[in-house]
Amino acid sequence: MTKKKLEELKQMERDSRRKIILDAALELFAVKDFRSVTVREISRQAGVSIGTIYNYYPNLTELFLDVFLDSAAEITQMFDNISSKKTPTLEQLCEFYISYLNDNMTFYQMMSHFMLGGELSPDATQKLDEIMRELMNRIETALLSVGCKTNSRITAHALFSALNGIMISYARYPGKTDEEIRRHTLRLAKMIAGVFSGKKL
Amino acid sequence: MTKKKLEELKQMERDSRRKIILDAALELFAVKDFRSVTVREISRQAGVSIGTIYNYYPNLTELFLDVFLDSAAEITQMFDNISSKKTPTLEQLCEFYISYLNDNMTFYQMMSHFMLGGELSPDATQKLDEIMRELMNRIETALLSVGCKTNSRITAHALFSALNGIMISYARYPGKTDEEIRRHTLRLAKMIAGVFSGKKL
DNA sequence: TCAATTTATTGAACGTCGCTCATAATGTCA
DNA sequence: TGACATTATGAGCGACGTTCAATAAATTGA
Repeated sequence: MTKKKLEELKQMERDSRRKIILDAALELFAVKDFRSVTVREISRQAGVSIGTIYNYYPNLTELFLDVFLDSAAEITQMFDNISSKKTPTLEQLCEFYISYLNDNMTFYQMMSHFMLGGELSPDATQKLDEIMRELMNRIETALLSVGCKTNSRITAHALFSALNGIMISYARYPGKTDEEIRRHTLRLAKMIAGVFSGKKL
Repeated sequence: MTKKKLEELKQMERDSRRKIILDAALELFAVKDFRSVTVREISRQAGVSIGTIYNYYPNLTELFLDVFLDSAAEITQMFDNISSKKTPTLEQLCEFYISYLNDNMTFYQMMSHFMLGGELSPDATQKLDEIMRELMNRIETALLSVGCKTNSRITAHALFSALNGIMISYARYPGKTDEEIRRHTLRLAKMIAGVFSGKKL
C-alpha cells in the first residue's frame, strides 16, 4: 500500500518538475514565435541544464506538443463549461473559439505546425488525433443542439475547418493592429456561424 | 538603344540562372517537407555552390517565398483561365482550389508558414500581401457572379478562410490515404460552397 | 589583342542549433 | 555510513544558415 503511494508521489514530483520546464517554455512563447525558441533558452528560463530537459522530453517537438495538448484540453474544457450553464448558440461558440485563438496565437501556430508537419512519433500522433477528435465532438454537439440533424459529423468538420481558416488567412492582415484583427476575425466567425445556421447571405 | 537591350538581356540571363536554383528547390520539395530542405541540398541539386545561392537570394526564406509567390501567381492565372471560358459556379471554383491544394501541399504549407510566421522583410511582406489580395479578388469576382451583392468583400474573406481551413484540419487525417483525404476535403469544399451559396444544410 | 576592371562563383570558416553521454551530484535504504 | 539507484550537468558532436576572402570568368578600352 505505502509502496503504491510512494510510486504516486514520485510520479507527482516528476510531473511537477516537468511542469517547471513547461511553464518556462510558455513564458518564452509569450514573447516570441515558438519556432524560434531554443533548448538553451528554455533551459535558462527554467533554471535547469539542457540535459535535464531531455530527461523529461525526448526532443523539442514533444515538448511543444505537450504545450499544444494542454491548450487543446483547456479549450475543450472551456467548451464544456460554457455549455453546462446554458446551451450556447452556434454563433457564441464560434466567437468564443476565434476569441481564444486571438489570445493564444501560439496555440494556433502549433496546430498548423503539427497538422501540416507530420514528423511526429506514433505515440504523439495518437495523442494529437485524440485531442482533435475531442474538439470536434464539442462542435458537433453544438451543431446538433442548434438543429443540424443530417450529416452532423461532416458539417462539424466543415465548420471547424472554416473557423480554423479564419486565422490562417487573417492573423497577418497588413497594417492592422491586434484589436482590428480581433474585430475582423470575430466578424468572419459570426458570418460563418451565420451561414452554417442557414442564414441567407 | 542597344545599351537598353543589353541590360534586358543581362537581366534575363540572371533570371534564368536564378530559375535553375528555384527548380532545384522545387524538385526537393516534391520529395520532402520544405522546412527540412537545406541550402546544401539545394546547392547540390542545382549544381552550384552554396555561395551562388546567396548571390541570388538574401536568405533561404526569400527563396522559399519566391517559390510560394510563383505558385500563387499560377493559381490566380488558373482562376482566370477557368473564368474566361465560362463563368464557373462557386462550387466549381472551390473544388478547383482544394484540388490544387491537394496536389500542391507544399504551397499550402508555405502559405501557413508565411501567414503565421511573420519573419519577413518589408519588401517580402508587400509581395506576399499583394499576391494574397489578387487571390481574394478572384474569389470576390466569383461570389459576385453567383449573385452575392452585399458585403461581397468580407464574404470573400470568409469563404477564402473556410477553404484554407479545410486543409489545415484534414491534410493529416489519421490513417487515411491521399485519395481518401482528397475525397474528404473535396466534399468539405462542396459543402462550404453550398452554405455560401445559401443552401440549407 | 591583351592588360585592366568588373562581375560571378566558390567553399572553408563562424556562430548557433538540437541532441548525446560520460561524469558529478543527489537521494534511498540496510 | 556505505553501496546503490536516480537525476542533473554541460562539453562536445554533427549539421544548420550565412559570410567573405580568394578565385575564376566575363567585359571593356586602347
